[in-house]
Amino acid sequence: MTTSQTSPRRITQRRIAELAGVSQATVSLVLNEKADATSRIPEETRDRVLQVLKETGYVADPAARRLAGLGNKIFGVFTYEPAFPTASQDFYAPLLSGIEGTAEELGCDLLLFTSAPVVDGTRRLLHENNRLRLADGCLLLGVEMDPDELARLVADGFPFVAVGRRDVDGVPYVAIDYTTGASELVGTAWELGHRRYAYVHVDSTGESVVDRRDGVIGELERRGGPAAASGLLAIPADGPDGATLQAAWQQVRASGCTVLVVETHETARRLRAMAEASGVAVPDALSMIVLGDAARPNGDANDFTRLSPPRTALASAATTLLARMLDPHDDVPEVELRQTLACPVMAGATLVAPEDAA
Amino acid sequence: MTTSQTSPRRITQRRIAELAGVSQATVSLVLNEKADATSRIPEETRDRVLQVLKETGYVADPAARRLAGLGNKIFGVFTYEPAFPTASQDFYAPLLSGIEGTAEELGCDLLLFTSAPVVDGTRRLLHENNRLRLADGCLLLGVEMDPDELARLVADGFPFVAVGRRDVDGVPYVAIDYTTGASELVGTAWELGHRRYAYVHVDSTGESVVDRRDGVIGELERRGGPAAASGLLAIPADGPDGATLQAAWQQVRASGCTVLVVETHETARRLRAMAEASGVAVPDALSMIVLGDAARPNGDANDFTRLSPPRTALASAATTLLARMLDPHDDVPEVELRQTLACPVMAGATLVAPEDAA
DNA sequence: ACCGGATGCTAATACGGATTAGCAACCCCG
DNA sequence: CGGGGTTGCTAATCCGTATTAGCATCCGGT
Repeated sequence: MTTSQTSPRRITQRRIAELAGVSQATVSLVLNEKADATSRIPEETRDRVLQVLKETGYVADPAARRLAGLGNKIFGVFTYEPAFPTASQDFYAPLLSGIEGTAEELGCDLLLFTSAPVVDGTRRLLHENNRLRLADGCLLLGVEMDPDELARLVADGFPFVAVGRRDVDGVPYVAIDYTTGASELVGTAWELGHRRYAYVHVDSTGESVVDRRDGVIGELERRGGPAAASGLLAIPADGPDGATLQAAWQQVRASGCTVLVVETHETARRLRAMAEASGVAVPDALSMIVLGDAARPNGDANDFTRLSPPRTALASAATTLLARMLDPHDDVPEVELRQTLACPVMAGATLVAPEDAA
Repeated sequence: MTTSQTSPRRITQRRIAELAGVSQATVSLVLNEKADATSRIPEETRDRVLQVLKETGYVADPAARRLAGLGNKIFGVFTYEPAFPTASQDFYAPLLSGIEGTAEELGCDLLLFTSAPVVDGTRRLLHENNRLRLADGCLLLGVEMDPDELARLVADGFPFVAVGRRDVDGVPYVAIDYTTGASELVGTAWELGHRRYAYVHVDSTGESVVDRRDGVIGELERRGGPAAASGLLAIPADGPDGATLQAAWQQVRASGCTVLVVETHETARRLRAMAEASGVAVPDALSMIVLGDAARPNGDANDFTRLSPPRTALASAATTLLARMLDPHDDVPEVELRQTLACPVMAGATLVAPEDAA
């Protein structure tokens, strides 16, 4: 794929120089407002050059600028999960929204690495001929990221920020404090009298998933000792497989739990439907707690008692952090390279005291 | 903003050349598999170079490749309306989805021109220091586009495709045949006996808007002569301004029309609510026709009789066309530079024969 | 032994812009 | 009138890659 730039003569600094009767270097100096002691350009010359620049509508070639060692205000965006079998679309939408909004404010363009090939079920950023270096820095999204790739980026000194906590040395990130949020929710349930919990969770080693699990289990152990956490029923349920979810629901029902903890809104919605279909009223017979929010605020009324992770703000903060890392005038202190945002709890209507409460 | 690439020594072809004991040119030749008569590289040398390439994990600098005149498989994406006050988000989501999916298949990256400044209410692609030239070609989205900018792009010979019909010479586009779709809908209504129409339309000169209007008015004139079209009540209603829409509804009601033609799903939803609130049953007392689809397939049940523009397919086709234009082996015939997709009609449940039908 | 042609590679240059060293002209001062 | 400083600019080089011209070397043929 070659550029079919057959246009007779692209406008370059050299061309501008010819028209203005100066050298290419002078044009560059005028463009970059270099008024060092070494290179002073008198008003007259400067105006003449500016005049020609205006007439021709000159625009610098970003590739050349980049090659010459300048930044070009482009942030790369990479998503580890393939973003467009529409399934994950709802997941990424608020993140991309936050990134785009902030990039617009910063006057940056975004380079989406849609070309990354899928290997072993996850996409590879560092494939041959990746266009990473075209960007000044990069934002990484995804539930799970390849630690080797992260380490390589760190080693190469390539500026990037992960959206979500990452357990790899030297990786800058902005995260959501799921642990505390999950703890709060479980703690509230405990205080209402709930003692028997079922927990339908996503089977993933992604840091955010682990954080939520830690929050749930940690809080139960704190409240009731190790025994309480054993009242916990862990059921992997990682997708929209109807049969799997039905089986999970049967287990939940058989467990005699009074409250059901679920990872995602979508799964919660379906489990609630199964519960109602089985004649189990929510929340009267069974309370429900959801550790995530609905993808869309509107949609079907979302009255789950739940966490509401600030995902747009998360992505926005990551973008801002990356911009700061790239700003040579801003020496970002080490501690700010790892940020954590609080995860608010939404009261909802699916958590009430258990029927058999003391 | 400079690149803080202080990494000791980036891996370049020159470095590879040193390690393999050959010249930089040889490395380039091996990389690009040039086996011309002029430059033959024996197996042995080639293997040695490939070995070093593999060991070092060399990746070509895309900026340098670009500067040297190669394409780099990057498609620019530009939206004329600011995409992220979330309002237009629903509008762009299916389009971006189509673009992303196709780009992924093609192995292309996407450069989102989020940095474009807003001037006079619309964004400018060709601002100073735009990064357009970094892309091989560009996709343009938006209800209204600046004809001057389009003409400039054509004149410069920059490869691009507009998503939606454009009335500017030499502009390649992929469009949706709104005119025929709107005609069909209005024709169906006519055959059911409707003679008095109200038409609440967006006040815009965007080609797609004009096409829909032409379809509605054209069909009425064909069916009932110029007189029929005078039975048409045009009411500008360009936004979510509640008062304006209320006024529009009052006019609609006073007009004694039997069928209401509306541009967008969102407006239709609100007008239906106003109708029901006024005791006017839809569709029994008032039929409704909508010239667009809901942003999200799910959401509130969408049973409007309506057009369902294939927007994802539209964007996908535009992306494919751009790829073909950039392929030097593919000499796209002139006629294929302007494509039109059919716009299917969804039967829905809001169009019935008028109460006073003969 | 010498010539023509292939083989295997490299030197040189282009791409467009940023930057630095430094040239030429002028001015001021002694 | 000559030396040192300033002013106004330019030539040259670099960034990393692609591409072309062409230099050695060897081989086969006569």
